[in-house]
Amino acid sequence: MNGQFQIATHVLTLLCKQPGELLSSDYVAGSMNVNPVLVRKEMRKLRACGLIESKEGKTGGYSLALPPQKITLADVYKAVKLPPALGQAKNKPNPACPVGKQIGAHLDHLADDVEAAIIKKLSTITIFDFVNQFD
Amino acid sequence: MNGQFQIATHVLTLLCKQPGELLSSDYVAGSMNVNPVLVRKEMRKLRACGLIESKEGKTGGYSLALPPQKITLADVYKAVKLPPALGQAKNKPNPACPVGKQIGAHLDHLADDVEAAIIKKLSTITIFDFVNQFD
DNA sequence: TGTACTGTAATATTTTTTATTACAGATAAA
DNA sequence: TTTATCTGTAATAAAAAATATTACAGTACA
Repeated sequence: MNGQFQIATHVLTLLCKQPGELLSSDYVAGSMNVNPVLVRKEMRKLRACGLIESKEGKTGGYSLALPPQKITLADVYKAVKLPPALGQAKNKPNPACPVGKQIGAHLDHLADDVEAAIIKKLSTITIFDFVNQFD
Repeated sequence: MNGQFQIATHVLTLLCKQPGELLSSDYVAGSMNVNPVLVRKEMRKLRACGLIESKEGKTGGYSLALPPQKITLADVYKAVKLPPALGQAKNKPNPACPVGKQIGAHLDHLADDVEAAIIKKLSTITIFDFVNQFD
């Protein structure tokens, strides 16, 4: 559960709690003690995936692009994970070793399976569900 | 899928393929182009969890402490994850914000759920299974 | 007694993450 | 139309984490 996912989820939570309002990156960053530029970077990914919308200029900011019941945490996870999303193993095993030669592929396959399990779990929880846990 | 898990799995694979032999950290490290001290560090964790045994002195090295059918990748995952294993979120949200005040706990809970999903998946695969994928 | 290991600490290097600074472009309002 | 306040983005710096290196004590064997 890395920092990027935390930022994205935090922002979506705020947007969900204040529907209709445009929230600025400064406001949001202040709410989580993080740098505004990082917030804008994560927002770019969320927007690329169609989860949020943004408006530039004075009175600009961010808002949800979908009802919170339609956004799952799996969507968020996949959005912030871009752009790698393909080929994550920088293996450097000894190719002269029969195990070393093959293990990279097997570990990659395993990583894919684990990734799928994570996404399956996260796909059962929407932002709406998540926010409803709050008092 | 971090480097520590990779090292641990790689070593266990080698141990499984060469039963009865004691493998040295130097040999193993050479097989995966990694520093021998890192290998010894991971081995300490695996031994603490009873997955391997080690022997010091000349002709020393590492061997499996259990039949490979009894070691799951979940065991490995949990072993290398020590010692944190408790309280992973270094949250620094603004406590003056009602969302910031609570989100840390909710994200921690979520992280626990995801962790459980990962372990569930990995517990279905033994080292024996993993090694059997190799030619 | 010398050799070849593990165990471990201390330190350095590399990589990754996060923060900062800077500024162009957009939009609204004075 | 000018000024203020945003987003978007790049470039750079600082901090944190992962990995590598060096060093050496302790152990076991031949």
